[in-house]
Amino acid sequence: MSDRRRRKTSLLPRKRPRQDRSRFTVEAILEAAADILVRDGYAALTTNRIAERAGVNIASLYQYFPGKDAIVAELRRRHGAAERAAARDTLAASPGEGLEVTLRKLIARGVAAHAVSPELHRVFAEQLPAQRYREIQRMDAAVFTEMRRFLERSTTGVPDLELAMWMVATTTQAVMHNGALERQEDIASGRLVDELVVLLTRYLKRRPGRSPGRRSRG
Amino acid sequence: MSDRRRRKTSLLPRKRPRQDRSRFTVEAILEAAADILVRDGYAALTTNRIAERAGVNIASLYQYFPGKDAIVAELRRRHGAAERAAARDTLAASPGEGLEVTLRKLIARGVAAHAVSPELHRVFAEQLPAQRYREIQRMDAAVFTEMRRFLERSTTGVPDLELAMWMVATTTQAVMHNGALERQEDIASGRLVDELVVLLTRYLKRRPGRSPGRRSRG
DNA sequence: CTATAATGCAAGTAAACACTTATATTTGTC
DNA sequence: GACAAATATAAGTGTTTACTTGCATTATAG
Repeated sequence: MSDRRRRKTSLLPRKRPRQDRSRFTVEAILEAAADILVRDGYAALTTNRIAERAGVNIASLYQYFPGKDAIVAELRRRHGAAERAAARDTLAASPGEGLEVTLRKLIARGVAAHAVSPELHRVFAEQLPAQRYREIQRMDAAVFTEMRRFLERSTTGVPDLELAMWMVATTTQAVMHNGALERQEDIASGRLVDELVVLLTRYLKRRPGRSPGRRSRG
Repeated sequence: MSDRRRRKTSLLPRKRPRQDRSRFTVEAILEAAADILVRDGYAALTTNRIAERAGVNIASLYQYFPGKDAIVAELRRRHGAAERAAARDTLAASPGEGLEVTLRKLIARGVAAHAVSPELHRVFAEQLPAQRYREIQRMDAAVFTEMRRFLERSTTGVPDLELAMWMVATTTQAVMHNGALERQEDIASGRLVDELVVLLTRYLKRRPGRSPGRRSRG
């Protein structure tokens, strides 16, 4: 646990399994780790417990992973890949659509992704050392570029597009994530998506010439 | 660390110090814990380390706290009290003001509060078991009531005020918190506050009759 | 001054922790 | 079937963890 004890900071797997036998072992390790995370949280995640629950010897675990954080990193890698692909598809498939329609699609996809394994999602976002998580959590470069291109032709009256993108990403993530935990009824009824779409479209589509607030500083 | 080992789940102090001597001891413990949290993070926080850095015997620590989580809880209690009081004051002192002005005041206060000890703030929000944190982090009842009263007479075209309040609280917190870590220039220039005010005012002041999005479900 | 309560500390304990070594078993290849 | 590579595991290592016991010291009250 302590930073003292853990010298191996690599988050990469140590060795790839080459036979079916070891592939099952690695899968069992990952499943056991996810199970412990959602049941008891990150504080209860230990290498001995992972191996025990996976029905695998602790030494086998250390043959494929340098430590528990590498196991968690692998879980996050798999978890995030699907979501990023979905976002990329949505952006690519709607070149001529309006801001609101595309935003609604993106948000609906995100909400759906949160519904797949919300408990694991929650652990990732709430209990993990956030510095490392953010790198993975961020949009990858392709999605970012696509999003910027889309917003460049869809927004009006936004003074700093890069800051606006940060605001959109931050609020979207917060609403989706906390909503999955706290507003399940509003998700089921579609109200949460509606409200988030309103929030973002009105933020991004300001009337030209009617720029509210005192923006005379920066 | 593990949930197995810690049986005392009470987050309350065990005993109040009655003499100056022990009051200093308790303060030293709290300061040492905060120091470790901001320097090395929650994972490195152990009772033995706290006592060592505080220059206090480990047994003394256990006389006043049932465990490290109670120490953290006490830190959070102190940390949150000032902020809540500031928010309450702002709301109480501006009965006739407009939405944008009051919102700007509230946000500016929040940003300032995050600037006091941002590292500790960050640890609280990022590294601590969030379930327990949320209870404390939430607005207390007085602020909530005041805020609702204020919004009831300041918003237009908002279909569900309770949901809107949740949206405002969620986005405000996410922007302020992540901004303190990632957008320090935009905070210094005031841009972040500007953008947040725009986001919230446009969300809360929708033109009546022009309700965007398909709201035909709930 | 004395009795009593409050406080402080040295020195532990058992359990959990991350991680390794040495050895045995299984698998693919020729 | 023989042999080497891949895989699995029993049985540890030393360290760190949360937390306690027993006793000495200091402050307060009568």
